[in-house]
Amino acid sequence: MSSKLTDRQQQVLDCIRECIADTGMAPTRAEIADIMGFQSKNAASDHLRALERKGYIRLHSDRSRGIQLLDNAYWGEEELPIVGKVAAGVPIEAIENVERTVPVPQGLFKQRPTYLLKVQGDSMVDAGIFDGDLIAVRKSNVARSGEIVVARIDEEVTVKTLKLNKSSATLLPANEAYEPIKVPADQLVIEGIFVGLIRDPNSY
Amino acid sequence: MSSKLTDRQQQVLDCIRECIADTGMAPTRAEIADIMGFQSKNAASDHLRALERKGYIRLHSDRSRGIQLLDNAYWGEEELPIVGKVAAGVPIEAIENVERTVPVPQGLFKQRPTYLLKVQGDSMVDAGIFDGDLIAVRKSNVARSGEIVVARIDEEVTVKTLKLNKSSATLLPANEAYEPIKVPADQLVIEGIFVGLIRDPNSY
DNA sequence: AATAACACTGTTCATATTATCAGTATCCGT
DNA sequence: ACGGATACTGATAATATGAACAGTGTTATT
Repeated sequence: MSSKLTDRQQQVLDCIRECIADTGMAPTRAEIADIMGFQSKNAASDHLRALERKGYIRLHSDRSRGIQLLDNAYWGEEELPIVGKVAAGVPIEAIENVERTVPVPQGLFKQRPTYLLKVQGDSMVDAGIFDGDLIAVRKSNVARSGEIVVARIDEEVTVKTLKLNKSSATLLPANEAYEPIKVPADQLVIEGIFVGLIRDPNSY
Repeated sequence: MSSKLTDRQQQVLDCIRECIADTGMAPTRAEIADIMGFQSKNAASDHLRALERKGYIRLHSDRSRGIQLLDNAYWGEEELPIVGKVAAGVPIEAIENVERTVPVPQGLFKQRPTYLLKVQGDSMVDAGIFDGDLIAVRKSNVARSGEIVVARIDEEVTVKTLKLNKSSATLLPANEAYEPIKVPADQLVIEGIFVGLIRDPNSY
């Protein structure tokens, strides 16, 4: 992964993002210096080099405004990975689980999702979550009672409504054909919280 | 609105869009000329001026790569209107019905939606369409049997599964509490076809 | 038949922008 | 206590890019 940014570098990165969001163009060194209050354009150059080295941007040499944002927070939309079958014992976002990626605009959902999970099975049909639906999941290892969560039990990943009672947790399906699952609070591994749903009836 | 583009101008506009989608940067005059096969940069300049005059782009003078795309089809995503309550006798997309707009990336759904409709009522819960969900609708006045459609009956807009038998049509709810609606084929007005669903559990 | 918009080629010039070199000072890990 | 990353100032050279001017045909419109 890309290494951590210093405060100043983060500010410069934010400044670039803002520029692109506002005008659709990346800023020049001079513009960055202006906005950040540098006296020298080279201060901006230095930061850009640092941002590139750390993997946040790509610099196209000799091209004006040749700053390309990488990875996340692109232009108000993000490429989110679609996770299908999750192999046992493997982190949910591991590459082998990713089927493809889809651009999802920021702000489509109130809470920002981390990845999309392709639902398998019909245990949540009564909550309107069907087999094949994509659910938008925000990564988190805690959740409040009543929230729909992505949880791992015995290395299996499932989507259920979480109910917390005093010392134990219950994972509640939304389908009469399934039984609630009671889990000791210390054995429950929450992977994320359900923050949105996308369904495409025409997706093969 | 902006006036119509010539074929060539449309090609140049497409070329700009592609550039931005690929690299995040607008192209220079020289790059456009290269891609389009012009011998002269000025050919590109001419087209850009035409595109600006017609309201498709904004040119920032004296700034390199200072081409800003305007209005629609920005960067692979479209602003789709969210339609809430639909007033009787009014076209579904009429301005007074639009609550707000949301950017939806092209390709999120197999079929491209025309607008989003905020679902009211629970007549389709068994199909996983809940009160408050946004359904993506592709405008169409025909539909095949079995598809979920947006239809108008007596000036009321509803979402139902369409069943066509010989000479009559039935609009099938997906909730036992509701009755199927039988409509003479000539009285049925189909507004559009359900092509996708977006749910945000945190939307106020 | 005249006029304007379209669709270019080709050249020159001004300036916008990047690249690079030479410094200074602070902070951090070893 | 040392090297390296951070965080800048300041100046100059090289080049990328936009703007302007002078042309040539073609097509659409009045």
